[in-house]
Amino acid sequence: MHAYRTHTCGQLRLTEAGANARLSGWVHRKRDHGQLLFVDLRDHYGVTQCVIDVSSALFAAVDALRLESVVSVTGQVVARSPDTVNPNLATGEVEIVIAELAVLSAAEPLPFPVNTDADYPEEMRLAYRFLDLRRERMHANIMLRSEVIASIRRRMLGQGFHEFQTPILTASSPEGARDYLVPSRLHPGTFYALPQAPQQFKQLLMVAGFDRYFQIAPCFRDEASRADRSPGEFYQLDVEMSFVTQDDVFAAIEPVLYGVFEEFGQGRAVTPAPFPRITYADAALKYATDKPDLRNPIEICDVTETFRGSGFRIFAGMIEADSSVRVRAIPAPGGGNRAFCDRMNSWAQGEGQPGLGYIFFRDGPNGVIEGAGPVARNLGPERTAALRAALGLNDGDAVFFVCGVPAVFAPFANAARQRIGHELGLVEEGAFRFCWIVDFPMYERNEETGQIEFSHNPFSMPQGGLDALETQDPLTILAYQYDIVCNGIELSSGAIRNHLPGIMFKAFAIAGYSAEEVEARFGGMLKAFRYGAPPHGGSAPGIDRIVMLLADTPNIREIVAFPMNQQAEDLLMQAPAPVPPERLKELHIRLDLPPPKTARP
RNA sequence: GGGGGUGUAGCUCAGUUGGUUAGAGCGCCGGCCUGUCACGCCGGAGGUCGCGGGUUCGAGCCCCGUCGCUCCCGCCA
Repeated sequence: MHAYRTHTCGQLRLTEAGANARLSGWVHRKRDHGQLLFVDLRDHYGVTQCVIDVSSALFAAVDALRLESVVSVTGQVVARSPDTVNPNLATGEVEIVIAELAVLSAAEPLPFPVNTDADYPEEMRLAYRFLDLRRERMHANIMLRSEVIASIRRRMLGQGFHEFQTPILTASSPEGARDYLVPSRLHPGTFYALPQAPQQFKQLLMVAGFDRYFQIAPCFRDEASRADRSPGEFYQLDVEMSFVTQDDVFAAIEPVLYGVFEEFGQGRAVTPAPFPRITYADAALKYATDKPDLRNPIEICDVTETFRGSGFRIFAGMIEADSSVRVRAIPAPGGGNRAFCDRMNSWAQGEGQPGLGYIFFRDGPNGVIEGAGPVARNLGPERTAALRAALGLNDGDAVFFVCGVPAVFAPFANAARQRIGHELGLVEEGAFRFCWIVDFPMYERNEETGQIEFSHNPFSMPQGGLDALETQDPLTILAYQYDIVCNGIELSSGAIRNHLPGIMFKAFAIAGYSAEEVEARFGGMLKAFRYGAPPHGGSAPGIDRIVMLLADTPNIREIVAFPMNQQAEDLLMQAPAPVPPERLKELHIRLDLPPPKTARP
């Protein structure tokens, strides 16, 4: 008989009844009936009930086992009597009568129970992560992550992509976050940077002719964390392809994402390919965000002209005073009652807004649907009726209004759209709704400095090429730059790259970079582009966010096996940690600045 | 760097207007129980109420400071 097990704890069925079996695992739970004792033995595969009664010489030893001790149990597999079968357990038709017991590793009393899904403090869970990961939900989440990554690999390889490794110790890359630095021992005073993304390497692989690259790539950014964003490190499905248009990239990625969400979505609906493509400008208008949640059917409309010169003086005056002011309508089908509209209005005031203007529609005395509320009264029946017709609203519906400079009210308008959708039950449940946001602007103006800056990755190809850069107002130039969004969460951005040095220098010049600077920072890439570079493009969906969506958790620490806490500390392995002086010395580093106030002893 | 929430037993939490000895469930320890599967029943141990200062006859509760955790803003193309 095998030293540890003949079967796993999830394996035994009625067909094994009568056989002798050996199982090893953790003591999940004990039920002590005095003369009779049940032990649920758990391993990765499942739980099996073991039983022993007082007639056995081993009874006292089994009784003394502490939960989460690791034991090996040997005995006969017996069929349970019909009234004691547990239908909730895969192995519930049988049990093992303990004849031999080996304690492989005794457990001390636990800091928190493993056999429940109750909530425990983050700090404790991270300090005892090995216990936390034994718990059913965490164990399932980490397995989901593993299987999702395996599935992604299969699908990518099946599409003719090849996986490559790129350096971890490398040079600073242009992503714009703070780099993690690693001191060089051999080159005093110099540092490697951990990659924020393998951006330049994957482009170099295209120049090297490998055609279709992917990597489950670790990325490192020294920025503050959020519930949905790890401090320090995360993984992305990094993809790059040669001789492709934007549509080719979409066609390659859509079946992978659709397939993975279909495979692991547990019946939740998934947007079929091709995913909707929404221009950045359209998204800004219809959803007031470039990350629209398409489970919500509400679409915002511009109604500036309806209010221009109208009797609703507040909006009319704002339109008159500032040509950039717009009025946007957020339809609320089914929200046509004063109680709902007032509730939304006071919510808006709680959000620091002056209010949320509304009209609600109801059957009038002569059979005509009329608009009610202060806005309708001032706007007049004709404009109100035109508004209702334009928005396709009816008796029992409402519409809310936001007025101002779109870039300023957008975050509130987006929140209002989502709140209205949720409160009226319009948001589709149990679905993954994807879209591409395309045609991002190449440049934007930094509101603080007034400078023109790249709005995304500086390596994107401008639409219209060199000609556009030379003739167009930079702020009107679009890029072959796109995001993929699912349920209002940005999964990735990507682009068709700029592979022509001439266009690159011009693109950087517009953002204020001299040719010398560009050459100094991206000399390696530029050199590569001078020796025959294929047109290429790609994307990089975030693995962590994909798994979070599938696991239905808002917290990234639920789907990472060994995450750091919010302060970027590993509470189990005690990182970061001081290093001995001699290590610093050989790295040519002296710590002579006083630690900041926030540093801990 | 800034803001919100929070801190009471190993864990989850309750704790009245500031008033006697700070409670419950889970866990732990002990006892009882031969068919449970979140087993049940009885008992016990376990607390510097995050820390420091203040107000008060009296502080878990009020005030000031400080620290931890967490969420958000900044930041993260």
